[in-house]
Amino acid sequence: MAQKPSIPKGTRDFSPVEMAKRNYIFDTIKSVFLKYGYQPIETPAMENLSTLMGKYGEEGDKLLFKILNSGDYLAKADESLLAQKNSVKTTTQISEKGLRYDLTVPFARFVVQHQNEITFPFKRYQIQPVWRADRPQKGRYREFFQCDVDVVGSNSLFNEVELIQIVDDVYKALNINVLVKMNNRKILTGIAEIIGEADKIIDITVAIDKLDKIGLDKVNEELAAKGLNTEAIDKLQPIINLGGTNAEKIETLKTVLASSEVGLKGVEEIEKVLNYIEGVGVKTEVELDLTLARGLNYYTGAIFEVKALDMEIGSITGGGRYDDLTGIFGLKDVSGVGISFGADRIYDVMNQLDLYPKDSIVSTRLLFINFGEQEALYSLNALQEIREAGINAELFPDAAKMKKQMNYANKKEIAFVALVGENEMKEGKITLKNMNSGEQNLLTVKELIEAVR
RNA sequence: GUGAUUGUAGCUCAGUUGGUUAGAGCGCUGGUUUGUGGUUCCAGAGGUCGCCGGUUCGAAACCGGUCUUUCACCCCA
Repeated sequence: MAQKPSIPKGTRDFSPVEMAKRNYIFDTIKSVFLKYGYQPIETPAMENLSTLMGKYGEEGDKLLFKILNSGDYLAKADESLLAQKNSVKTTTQISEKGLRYDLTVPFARFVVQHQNEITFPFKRYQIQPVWRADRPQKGRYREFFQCDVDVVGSNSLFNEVELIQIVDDVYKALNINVLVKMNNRKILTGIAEIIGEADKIIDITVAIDKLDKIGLDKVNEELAAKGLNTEAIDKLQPIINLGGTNAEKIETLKTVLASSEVGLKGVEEIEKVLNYIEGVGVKTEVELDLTLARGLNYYTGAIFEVKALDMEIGSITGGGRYDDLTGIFGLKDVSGVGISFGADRIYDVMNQLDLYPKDSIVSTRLLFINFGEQEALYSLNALQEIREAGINAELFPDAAKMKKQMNYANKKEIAFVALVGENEMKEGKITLKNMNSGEQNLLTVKELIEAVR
């Protein structure tokens, strides 16, 4: 072991204990998805680069992991581009595949490709890893799992409502306190319109998204830097500073956005969604937050973000409605809305707050101590019956020292140990030891099953 | 991509202004105990001090580079 092996930066190994925790999270999320009628799909880890490029903005293209072509990939590359060290253009010649950056774009590709097999509205969930060549930091990894639920082929706002119900259910089940922030891209468009800067919508949203981080003055500075005149910035102030309850915010917006058709449409949508969720008994607080402006270029309606209340970490769930995502792959007029649960951040939150229920980590329930070949064979027979009764049980494979075998049971937190030696074999019974209390009893297999269950 | 930060045994960490054979706790292995663990006692193994280069009589320590860790910016789950 001269050189220690390692894994790429921003990636992690997961031990059996860690996997038990992660599976608890995945299983919880999955069961909620299923409950609402979503069905699983999977897509390949790699996609054609043409599918991925240009979907996440310029920054996104840089953060894509690209896969070198097989074989002598440099042979076909343009020599002058190589000589110029033109990375961007050379990349397209030596790489035509990349690792997926999220699950939404591959899903859009999937829908377009399989449009004739799909019955709309199509409700799918997808739990798979994604990769980003980002620089790792708190709550940020280069490989992480997303748990996406999307419904495509339906414009109904009941889908938005359903997604919020799902968020409510998932975090209730995981016992994480969260706040749902909601906004609507149409409102943001309306705002840009009324201040006469419709083309600067992206700059404006990016700037006001930073409000709680850098403060009002810095936001205004940034807006000015992006070329907004003082008049426009002044007009923005009541919107940036909008306060009060959701209902109050909506009333203000209705007057401010009175001259913007799109803006009013956005307000109407959000008002409806908020009213509906009140009616269906969602417990999680949902807040209208105009500073929420997910960077992704493809959202057109609702925008969601979920923050953990008891821990400082980026958003743990995000999503929204995209009216034309499949359009870029040639299928027009299919609206979709979806959200993505960030499993790795949820995992970090669960760990820090220690929110795992005690019985969520299931291991072996019963270990048979191995005293030798005859005893092991006898144990194996008993084990068959015990396993059929649905009890996780194992036999220590070697006739090792008691101490080693008992230690093994301890380390694996196995609750019961079965001892089978000459005496037990003679009587056709098994000695069962409770590892917590130390109590021992001589039992038949049937009695043992009842005691261990 | 920009700016900081970290790296010593399996793990958590000591290691003086550069000076002999680099330490501790926990863990691990063996024994104390030939059918009883988590709580005794004893012994042992394990490190080219992240890697490469430089300064020096001498480097874990100083300098440069590189990788890695953590954090902020950008962006995002």
